[in-house]
Amino acid sequence: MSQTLSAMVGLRDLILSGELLPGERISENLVAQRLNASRTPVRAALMRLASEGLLDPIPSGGFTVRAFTERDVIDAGEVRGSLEGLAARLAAERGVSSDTLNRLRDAVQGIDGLFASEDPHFDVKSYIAFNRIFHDTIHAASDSAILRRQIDQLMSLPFASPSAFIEADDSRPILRTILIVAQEQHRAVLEAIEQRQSARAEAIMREHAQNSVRYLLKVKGQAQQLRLKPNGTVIHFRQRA
Amino acid sequence: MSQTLSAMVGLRDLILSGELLPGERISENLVAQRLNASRTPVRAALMRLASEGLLDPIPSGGFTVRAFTERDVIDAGEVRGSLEGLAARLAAERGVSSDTLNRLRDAVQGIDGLFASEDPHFDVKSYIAFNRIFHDTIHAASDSAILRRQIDQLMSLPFASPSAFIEADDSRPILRTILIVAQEQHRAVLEAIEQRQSARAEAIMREHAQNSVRYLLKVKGQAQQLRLKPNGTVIHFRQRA
DNA sequence: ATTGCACAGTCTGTATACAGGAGTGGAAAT
DNA sequence: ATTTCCACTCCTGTATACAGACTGTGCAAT
Repeated sequence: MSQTLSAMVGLRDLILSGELLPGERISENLVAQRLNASRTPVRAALMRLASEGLLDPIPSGGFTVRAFTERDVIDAGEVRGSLEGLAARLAAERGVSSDTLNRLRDAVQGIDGLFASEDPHFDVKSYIAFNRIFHDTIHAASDSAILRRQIDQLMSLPFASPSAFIEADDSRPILRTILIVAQEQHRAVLEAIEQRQSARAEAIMREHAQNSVRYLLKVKGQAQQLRLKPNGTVIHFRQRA
Repeated sequence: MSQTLSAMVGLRDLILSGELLPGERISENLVAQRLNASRTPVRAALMRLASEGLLDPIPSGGFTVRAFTERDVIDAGEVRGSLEGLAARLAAERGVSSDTLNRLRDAVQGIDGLFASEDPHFDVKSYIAFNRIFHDTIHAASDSAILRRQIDQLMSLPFASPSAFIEADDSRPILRTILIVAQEQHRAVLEAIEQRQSARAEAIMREHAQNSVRYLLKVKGQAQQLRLKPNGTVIHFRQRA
């Protein structure tokens, strides 16, 4: 792998694991030592993470880790709803290939399979995989490079992905209910796209995106930090300004 | 100014003026010579322009100038409609300061002033300025850092800004009609925000964004290139895939 | 004529050296 | 004690050297 790429994942880990705290200036030298790289690829990684929105540039030079507020999580949900809603609408308006329809049906059926038994310990990993396929397929089905870029940009934020809320907390009984509702929305979006009901596709997709945020915030509760992944990935929140 | 900044504007000029053609690989050395800089700041500029979407990374290394299709222009209009619509809705839902309202009213009144006389040779430059203030103020009024980032990202594309279509062709008689309609939409959006009619604000703003695209495409006609600025700025289109 | 291969030129990615500037801490003066 | 000024250190931005990879050309073989 290129030094720049590995510096990117290394830096992201340092940030998401909380070893680099929000607000403090990031020293290129320290990071370079820490990751066994020279400053050049580290600089490249810093610039890319800044363009992703994970870092804030300091006017006088350098970067700090960006702090996110609860408001940012809500807003990301709104934006995701708008963009994914647009993707679903465009897919419905422009029409999709039978290949695309099949991929969507497979994803929906895959999730149905997970919920076939009443067992509350369903396969969360598989749900995330199927869910990802469903959403990615719709993004692609919009057939819009511009839109896909915007969505990718947004999803690079650790709390903006369609599955972020699942990774945050997988206490099964509640989660199962939530996901069954979500799955019903998947089915409705698929049907709307099949029948070229673009407004319906957009509206449901928008609602679908915001549901996850609502759950994510419920999970978050009063905590100052949001633990996003089993391995300890953490997002630090600051109080609202 | 920093070398990186001036390399960015220099590179953007080289691209938009058509001296670097879409598809061809950009040589860091040539650009560095051309701009009297070393490769390091040129590389930084290349990376930033790539993150803006103006350049395409080549898998084997380096970048090419990105070619845009007519479809991209349409899609940018859809995305802009969604994002600015969301901004208007959030502004209406969350409420705006009287300071913000005043800025919006000033912008609208400013444009009214331009159309006060029947003279078809109204002040296009001023219109663009007022229009920009109006839109920027609404983006800020959404009070959402996440959304503003997304909008800024989109607007960095040369054909996605609210005034792109004006700069493309300012044949006055038609333009005047178009802009009077646009101004009526400004007024309606302002009123909707004042009265916290969020759905109305969103819908009108969305339509407003797409109107400009429609006009831009009409101007474009059959041409292979789209001249975006009086100084010769050009966007190259390729045939749809 | 076409295809495959080898070689050379060029380019990118990386490392490192250097200079200017920003931030910090301490000391001195009020 | 507080504030201001100065000096020092660290850091970023930039230039440049170097190595490996890739591309394109030309020649040879089929």
